Amino acid sequence: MKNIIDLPNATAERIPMYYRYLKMLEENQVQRIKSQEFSKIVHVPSATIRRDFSCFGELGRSGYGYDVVFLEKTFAKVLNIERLEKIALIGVGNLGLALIKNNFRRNPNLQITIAFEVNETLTDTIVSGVPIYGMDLLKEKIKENEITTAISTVPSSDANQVLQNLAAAGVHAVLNFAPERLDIPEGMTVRYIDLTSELQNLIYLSNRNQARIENDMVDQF
Amino acid sequence: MKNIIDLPNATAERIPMYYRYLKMLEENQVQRIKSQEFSKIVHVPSATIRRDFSCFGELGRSGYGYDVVFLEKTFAKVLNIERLEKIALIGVGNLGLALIKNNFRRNPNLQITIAFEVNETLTDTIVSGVPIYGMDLLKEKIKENEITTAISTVPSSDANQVLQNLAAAGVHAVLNFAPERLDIPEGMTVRYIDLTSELQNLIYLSNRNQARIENDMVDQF
DNA sequence: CTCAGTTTGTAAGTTATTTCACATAATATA
DNA sequence: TATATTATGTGAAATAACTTACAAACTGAG
Repeated sequence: MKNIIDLPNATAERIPMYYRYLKMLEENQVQRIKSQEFSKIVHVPSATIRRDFSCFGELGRSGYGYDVVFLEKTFAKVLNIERLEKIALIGVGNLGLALIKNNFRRNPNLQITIAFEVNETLTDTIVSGVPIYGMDLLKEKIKENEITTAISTVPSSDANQVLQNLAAAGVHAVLNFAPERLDIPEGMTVRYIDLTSELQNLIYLSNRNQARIENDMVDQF
Repeated sequence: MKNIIDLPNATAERIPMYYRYLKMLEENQVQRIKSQEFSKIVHVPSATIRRDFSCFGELGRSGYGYDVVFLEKTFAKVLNIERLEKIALIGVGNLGLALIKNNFRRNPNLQITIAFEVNETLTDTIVSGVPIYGMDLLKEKIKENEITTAISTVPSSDANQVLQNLAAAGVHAVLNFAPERLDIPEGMTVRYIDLTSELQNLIYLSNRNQARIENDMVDQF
């Protein structure tokens, strides 16, 4: 069983996705799964799956496959799922609102607990059970609630300032929806989701696929 | 200049991000940029940047760097930006609504043109200039508008059915927000955005970073 | 124009990731 | 219990991605 510290990055990236599908299988009363079957579900080659799993010990049984519940429990431990992760949301615009309303409902360990917004028509209200404060209370409230994880949907121009404040308040993990690259404070982990680039990327890769298909057509003759 | 077909995947993944920052630089009247400066902005090593760029020819000049406008134009061509990409949105819930309202405003070539939703209080209305139809009109309207790209925010249970219908309507690129893995029709390119897994991943990687930091502390003594 | 100082583009070397392929071990059936 | 079958876990090979390091090319100051 490898230490979390020297787990290959590529593997680490896939764990949450594996976990999600294992939970789905469990919900559907599936008791056992072979790496080949799982491969079809998660779209990852079975050899890669087996190698990934093997980082956490010998989880399966030859000639049988993997016990879904056991796998699910193992990854839950790896992901530290039993711990409630209180999350602060910074920026309650259209996207922020969507996040609050959804609030990772299917994952009881993930919960947006407080939110912050500059727009004064929203501050000091409660949306979907989440209290919304002004930016001036950011540090205070985050410390008070001992929150270490945040989601930022604020515009690029403010993103850096917000990040510094979050760091000062003790946050060390931020999911950031602004495309601007940030000056990341020491010890902080930031993950970007840039929907525009994702879409652009999709279109680009799709064009490439189409080109490949045409290319293969030509090769055939 | 490499053909789009055999561009390395890792490079292809970075192009839209490069493009986005080049546009920002252009907006800020920056005329030239060195790979080392750009590296600080996009958080990619300068050697990787140079290698990536070199896939598209010799774009820079020794002792000078890269001309921002020229780069931007080059990548615009690569990404086929001049073409207006009309996009269909399937599922106008909280997230869908946020997407419509934002509608990639800063990228005039990307535009959600029509949307579809089962909820009848929304069908046959217009939101932020985007007409919303019932699901029964999906094929017809998509064909009529010659749309080949779609964003799907429908729940897992319906995602597969929607995908088949989209394929039948001629769509070959889909950005999918449902976590369910799909049976991807021949010739279709699907990209997943799973916000829950992203968040879970962030927390996991952050924990790993924290563990590494502690580990380094110990090593020092 | 000259030349010291830059910065590119890439060959070669390194590291990371994926894939193959199979010995090993457990299953399942009779 | 015996045995044909199945599927894991993992060396070893292959591929992909990244990094180093530097010759060659260009700049810009004098």
